[in-house]
Amino acid sequence: MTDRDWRCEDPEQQLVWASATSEALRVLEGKWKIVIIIQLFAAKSPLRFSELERRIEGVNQKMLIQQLRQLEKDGIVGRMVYPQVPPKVEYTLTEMGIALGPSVEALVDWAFMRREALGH
Amino acid sequence: MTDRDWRCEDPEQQLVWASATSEALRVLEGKWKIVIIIQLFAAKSPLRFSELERRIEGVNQKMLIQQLRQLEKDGIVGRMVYPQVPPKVEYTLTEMGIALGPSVEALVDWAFMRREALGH
DNA sequence: TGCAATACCCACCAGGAGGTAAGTATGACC
DNA sequence: GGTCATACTTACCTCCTGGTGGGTATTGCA
Repeated sequence: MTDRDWRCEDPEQQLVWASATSEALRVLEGKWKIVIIIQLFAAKSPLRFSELERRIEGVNQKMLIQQLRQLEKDGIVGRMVYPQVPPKVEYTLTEMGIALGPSVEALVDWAFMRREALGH
Repeated sequence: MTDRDWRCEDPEQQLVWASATSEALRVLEGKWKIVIIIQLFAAKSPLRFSELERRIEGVNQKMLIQQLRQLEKDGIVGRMVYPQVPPKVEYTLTEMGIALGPSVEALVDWAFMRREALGH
């Protein structure tokens, strides 16, 4: 679970780590996914569809839904439907989504450092 | 530089982190990039083009070059050309590439956990 | 009657990512 | 003269991602 494994010399193991990781990264690919994830982390509570739409500048509905559906399928976010009119749907991070915390944190740090290095 | 920032409540800050991070993630997107990065980490030394090609199962030359060029452009890998015949080119992680270590580690951990959760 | 609010779905399109197969340049070696 | 190795480049093709602009269902309210 630490770097003792993934930096090892065994080429077989490297392939295993590399393929698992690229497979996992593919779950995060998509123009709006990390934005959604970060918003859900920051909110610390479920967010409604329209709330996400409002918070994420530049998404349209189709894109937001598409990305949410993929995140849901991949087990990152959960969907809670309230049978009301007008409809109400809430999105949350699942356990697996919350487990992304360290990765997101490291990526945020790196992104920050990168911005600095490239000159604001 | 820690989670005290990116999980804050300030919506302005959230947008800054989210956009910086999605921008940074876009640098890692591409079917072979993390695989390349992990191989370079694991090798602990520069790798020649043909060596990368040999280690990464399934890439073809065009894809490998394309991804290496993009990683180079984004400042993740460095390229060292030796004026020989037959040609010799070595690829290394730059400082910014090495700085990806914690992110890669966290992602590897998550990918591992995910595999377990999905039933290997 | 008709409009507002919410959370979607559908048809369609452009551009780019990914992939295959072939070609290029150079000098050494046989 | 022909082949080999290395690190590419090029032409061409397919499929997916992202995006636009509409439509749908339900009920309350004026």
